[in-house]
Amino acid sequence: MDPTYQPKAIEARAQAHWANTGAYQVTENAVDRHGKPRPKFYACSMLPYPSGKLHMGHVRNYTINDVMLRYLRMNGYNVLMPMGWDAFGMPAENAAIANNVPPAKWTRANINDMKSQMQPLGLAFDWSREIATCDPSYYKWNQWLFLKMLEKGIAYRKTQVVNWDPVDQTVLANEQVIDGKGWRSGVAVEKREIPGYYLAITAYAEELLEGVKTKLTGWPNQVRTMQENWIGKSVGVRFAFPHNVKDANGNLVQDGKLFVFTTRADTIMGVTFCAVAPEHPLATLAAAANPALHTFIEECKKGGVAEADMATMEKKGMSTGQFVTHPLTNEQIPVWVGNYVLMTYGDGAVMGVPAHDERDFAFAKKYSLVVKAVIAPPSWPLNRIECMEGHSNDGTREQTFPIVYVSGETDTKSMNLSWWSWRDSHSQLGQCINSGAMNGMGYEAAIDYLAAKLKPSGGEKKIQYRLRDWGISRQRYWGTPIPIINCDTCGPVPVPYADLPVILPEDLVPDGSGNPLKKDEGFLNCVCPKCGKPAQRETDTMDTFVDSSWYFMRYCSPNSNMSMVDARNDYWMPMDQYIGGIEHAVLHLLYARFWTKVMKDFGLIKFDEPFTNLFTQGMLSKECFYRQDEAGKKRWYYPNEIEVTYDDKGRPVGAISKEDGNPVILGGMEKMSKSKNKVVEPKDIIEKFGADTARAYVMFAGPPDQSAAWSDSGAEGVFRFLRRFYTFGLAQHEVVKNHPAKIEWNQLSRELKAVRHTLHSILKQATHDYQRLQYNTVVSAAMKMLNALEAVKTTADAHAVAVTREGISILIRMLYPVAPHITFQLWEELGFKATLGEIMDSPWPKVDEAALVQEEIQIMVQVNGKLRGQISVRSDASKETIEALALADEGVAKHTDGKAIKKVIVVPGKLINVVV
RNA sequence: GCGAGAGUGGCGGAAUUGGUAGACGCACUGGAUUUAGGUUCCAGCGCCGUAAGGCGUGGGGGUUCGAGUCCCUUCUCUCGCACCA
Repeated sequence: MDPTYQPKAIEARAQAHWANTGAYQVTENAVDRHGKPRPKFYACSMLPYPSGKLHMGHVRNYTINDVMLRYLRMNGYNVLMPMGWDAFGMPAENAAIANNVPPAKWTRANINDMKSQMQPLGLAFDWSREIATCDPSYYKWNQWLFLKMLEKGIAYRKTQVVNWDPVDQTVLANEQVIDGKGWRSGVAVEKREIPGYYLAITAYAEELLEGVKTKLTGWPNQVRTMQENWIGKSVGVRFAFPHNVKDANGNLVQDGKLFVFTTRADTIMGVTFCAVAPEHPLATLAAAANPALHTFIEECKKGGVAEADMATMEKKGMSTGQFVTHPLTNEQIPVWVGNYVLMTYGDGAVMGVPAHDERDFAFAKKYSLVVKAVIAPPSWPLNRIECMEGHSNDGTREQTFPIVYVSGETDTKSMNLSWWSWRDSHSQLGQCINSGAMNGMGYEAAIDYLAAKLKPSGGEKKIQYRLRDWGISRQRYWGTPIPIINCDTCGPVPVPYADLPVILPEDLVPDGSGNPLKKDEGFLNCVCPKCGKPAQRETDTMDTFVDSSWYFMRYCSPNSNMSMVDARNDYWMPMDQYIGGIEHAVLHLLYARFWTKVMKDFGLIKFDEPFTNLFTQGMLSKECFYRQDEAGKKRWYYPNEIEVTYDDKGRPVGAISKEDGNPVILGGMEKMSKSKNKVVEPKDIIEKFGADTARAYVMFAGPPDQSAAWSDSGAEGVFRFLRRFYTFGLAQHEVVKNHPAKIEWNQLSRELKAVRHTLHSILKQATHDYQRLQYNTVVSAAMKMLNALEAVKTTADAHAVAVTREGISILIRMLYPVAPHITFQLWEELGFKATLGEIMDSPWPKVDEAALVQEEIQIMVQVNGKLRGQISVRSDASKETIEALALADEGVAKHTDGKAIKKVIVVPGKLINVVV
């Protein structure tokens, strides 16, 4: 065997062995050495988009997954780790436009490319379960479940407001609208209403929320909170303001009621106006007779529908001239159109309470509307609360507002609170004042009171969600065809189940203007299943989030032709560990949960939460260098173009370009991105150091759930360690083979006992860290162990040989999940395979608790909490002995001299603290 | 603005959960081997100080015999959501 570490040869050999033995193919009936069933564990990484380029983020993700699999497998688990491709989506269409290649061809080539880049990493994927979501055998079941949902009313059709590019004749996603213009055409985007299919995820809102709160204890809190906020449940009252608004023909609007939703029923007596969304029917009605209002509304509708854009907009409004009746006071309340009112939330109308809502106040201030205070602090005596007009000057004009105070109070400073300091009533709820029968009521009581009081006119206590139904129609070619046939006579008709899948033609090349399916006669033309007349297929395709909502179940039932999933799914699911990026915290993970609940309701599966544990890995960043020109434009440099200079303490003081010798700015750590020349290519690292180094370094760089920095010299350090490990291992060849048969560990010398103590405490720590997925400290544990073993002189005696042999057998197995190839080689080379079997299924080393017990221990001595000395005592020494020894220590004596000892605290086995 | 998380050497980061702060690695410094460079090996390496010693986990306060860890307060950064009534 080559005595120098040659990762390429070692890795090729190990990988060939695993491939030839089908080592990664798992089944549902795996048993252990004793014939007992192994417990299952399903660990899965989020499926990648086949961009064609494998980057270090993928490497980190899959290595975490792989390390977990290998560790658990040694611990007796039957572990599944599959891989697949999120193969539909826009990048393929963009590439098609750019290169004139059909998306299918581009996508499939990329899959092969990426697969070949993954291969040298030695990842234990069970490729027999591979999925590409663009395969008809997969998306057939998207269509099938969609039809089922349609039957049950979970899927439905309605019109939606979208960003429409009038030149490209296509719908744009929010992120494709830049400054209100289409990203390709550069033409102003229109808001347009077009029909599409929706999934009623809101029907599952409560269940999804309940699951987040009570079931998903294995998820990071951050993600749980994000989902909770996304669902956005609020409890309040929905009620109506009756009105006598007339339509264009002068007729009263039928059933004249303006419905609003409020969580602050306690402020209803403070209503001084109502505001409706620009798209609201009342606004449309008023605009018909009011050109100025019409213009204003059109202005509001312009621009993207992105909520982020709306948020930064100034609050603007215009009166409709209409009035509604306050349901409690019968006062006439003016109706305004407000650009800050969302048509998509509640009824698209709000009651305006400027005294107790910041937005309403800003609006009222701008348009000089009345402000009326109706809430006071709960501790105030109700019968003495009074209100007066106050004034403020905002620089442009005078504004009046109410001041609430307690009459007869001498300390006016503390009690004379204005409405403004009381505005944040969400966190500090108060009591109703100036509210007639509601006076003294709190927030909760007011909701119940109002709901009951307004019941005759349609008022009710209501739970409102922020979550909206999931629109899945995309006016795109490269996606799952929606299995609908549009018939002039019958309307939209579902494709019969027997005709599934509706196959997407794969030879079309989009040109950027519209959906090429619309021009493909072969796809388009068909016969209506209902009336038999000629009809046309729906050309919209499904959102790609549909594809990723259940792929992890299909892995469990590969090649299931007759059903979406089969019994094998019940064995593996729910998934024990899901691993992926935080960027999917809301959408993907929420849709997948929803999809799972639907499948459960259809009786296809037995569980209702798909992912028991979720792990979100952090980003990889890299040190970067740049130079800035006069215009402020940055030029980024590759690390190998730069020479960094240091002071004599190793602090970087500057950097120069090798090219021209002039200084370059050290840019600190930034997320790896192509635009900043900070991309590290996995294949370059593997080429240079081998896969084991790439894997071990990516694990070593930092805690897997936090962002970590890539450093070339750091990777080199890991390579040095592996090389040392290999050289050391091979050098033990004879030693390990000729080990003594039986050793009584308690007969060892003091020094060797200390070595075993070190080995087993490191093993204990590493085992603990494997369990909590802290792989960075696992690697450092391996480094420590090698350091400890190298310090042992092995040639001397049989005991030293035995300890070394034990140590190396532990070290090889401990490092195996992280660096499987080098350990595979050494395991065999040193003859462990013969006694303990293949490393992959060899037993995880056991911590020898006896080795952790020490006869003599070190005790720290503190005086007043400061470390002053160290003593060595027998582990069974009494408290008194320790105390006496500690006080006799000269370092301690120096600090206790001449002072009275108040107290002595002894922490057994650790330290003693003398208080003087 | 709301929500979540994080601040520890020149750097990445440890600290078995209230008990030796800085493990392991990188960078740097000195030495040995070799010498053209690199590799490898040994030693040093938080800050101030010649030393004794003192100071140190973003700042301030508190609880405790003892705080990186717990509580209060404040600052900074990252991420997410963002007119949700």
